Amino acid sequence: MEEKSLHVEGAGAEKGSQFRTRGSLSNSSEATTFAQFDLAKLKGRFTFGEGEKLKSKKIIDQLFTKGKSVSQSGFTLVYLSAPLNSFYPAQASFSAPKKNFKHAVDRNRVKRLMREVYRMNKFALYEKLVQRKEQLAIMWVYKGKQLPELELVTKAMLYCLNKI
RNA sequence: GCUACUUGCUGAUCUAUCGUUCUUCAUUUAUGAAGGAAGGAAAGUCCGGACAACACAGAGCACCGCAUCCCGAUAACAUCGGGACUUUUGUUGAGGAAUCAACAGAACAAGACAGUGCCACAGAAAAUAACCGCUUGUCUUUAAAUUCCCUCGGGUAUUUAGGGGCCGGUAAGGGUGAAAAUGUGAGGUAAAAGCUCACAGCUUUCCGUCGGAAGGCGGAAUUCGGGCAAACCUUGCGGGUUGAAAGUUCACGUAUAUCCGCGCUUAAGCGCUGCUCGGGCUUUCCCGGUAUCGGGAGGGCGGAGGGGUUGAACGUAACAGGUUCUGAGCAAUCAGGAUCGCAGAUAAAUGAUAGAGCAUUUACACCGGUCGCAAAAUCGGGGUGGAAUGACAGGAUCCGGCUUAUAGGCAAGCAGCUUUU
RNA sequence: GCCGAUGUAACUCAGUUGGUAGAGUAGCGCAUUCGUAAUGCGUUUAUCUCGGGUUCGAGUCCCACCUUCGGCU
Repeated sequence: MEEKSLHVEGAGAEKGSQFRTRGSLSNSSEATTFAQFDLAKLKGRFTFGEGEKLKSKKIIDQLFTKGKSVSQSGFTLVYLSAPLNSFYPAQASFSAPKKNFKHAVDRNRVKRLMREVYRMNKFALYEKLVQRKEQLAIMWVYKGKQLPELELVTKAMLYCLNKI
């Protein structure tokens, strides 16, 4: 309970410092490059928009062949440092296998939980990546066979994120 | 009032904060504002369509699917509604019983007098029945009685009872089996048999009558050899194939390089499941020879193999559309009016947290004090608080059905128990 | 999204026109051996995924459901 409320408080405190930078991201895709990414702008915001989702099939194929992985209590984090065609330092995607969850409702539930946790806790990862000046493709896979609680998801995913 | 079952309907609300997706508008071009955002089954993918691509009219057979019958509904269906036949379950009534009648519900996959095949074990026999048994005739044989002959040993003939062989006749009887050759009674016969008759059953036809029809009721005539077609099959009806990963357009990008086969005119290829028939379309140029052949080039078709892309838009959200009212109809459904615009993602959008409230449960706590026919209780019910739980389940081109899953609530039907009048 | 298959003993599989469900391995017992393994002999285990239907009778035929697996850009 306390753990969760921490994030909310943090969000409230940082809210005032939110300001808009006029990124020189003019109009086309060439401008939205990683080099021009401004970390401060994202601080205190917990969005998860179009640019932050990993969608390219090509990169996903590379990810599973070359990528490294960390796992904790059923959650596996597969990641690969690669140049992305994106403004953000990382792109993430979530997956739950049909083998373990027969019904679509359950698969959606797992993915939604993982997405929620990633959204709340990605800022630390972004900071780290900006310092290192690299971009990361991330795939989360849940390999457990039972529906997890939110608390468990948070714990396991934080552990994985810290390992990177 | 409670409980159980069946059927139908329904399928939990609001506020705040953070976040997702689509549309519109604004601008500081990345944010803001406003609005929209899963189901009755979105599921299974079991049927039927719409839609799209592929083509040169057709016909026959194969192949596949459907199937009680009638009338209706529908774009269509293996669907839905109403009825009929048969079977069956429950209740009630009648009756000594078998059973019959009424009401309510459920099931129903054509045809076994076209042909082929199959029916384990048991049993005489499992399908054009003769094993035992019964029995006419005939041959033979044993015993007894009687007649005649006689050498008194026997012989001959007849009758009665029995055994055996042969030609036959018989489905009345035979402990089996899932199933036994219409059933019962009488006549009939050597013995028997629908062989004949009566009653009953079944098949088909005709007449009368009721009904719009399937069909019902009554009468007459006629026939009588099991089951299995969810065995082959026969009959009737229907069927082109592939599915939005269909397909159209644009962008990006490269190389159809190479190899094999076919083939260019009495022949061959193509033709949307296969084969056949028939029609149609296509088959270039050069050289030698000259009706058919040989060589070369060319492009064509099929296959192997290789290269590029892994993007965008359309299809794609206005309809066999929803809600509601009126009318027609027993109903399925149809007609007319009003009104609404109601998901549109593509590694795939609905979530998280907090609070309030709702429903259910409770060997929890407290209250109230007697609501339960009366009384009592550590019982049930009531109120407040606490705790727990909130069903099945998530769009992927779209509709109509079917099937399966489903907490709780509501309604109807039926049954049981109980209370009051 | 579309299409196709699979299910039988603890495990791996057989089971053709419907008629008492079988093999190998494993398990158990006995023999053999000083003892174990190997070997030999004997023996146990089945709701044929589940539910209906056809039939006198279904592992087998028909229908629906569940499970597991595969293919198609």
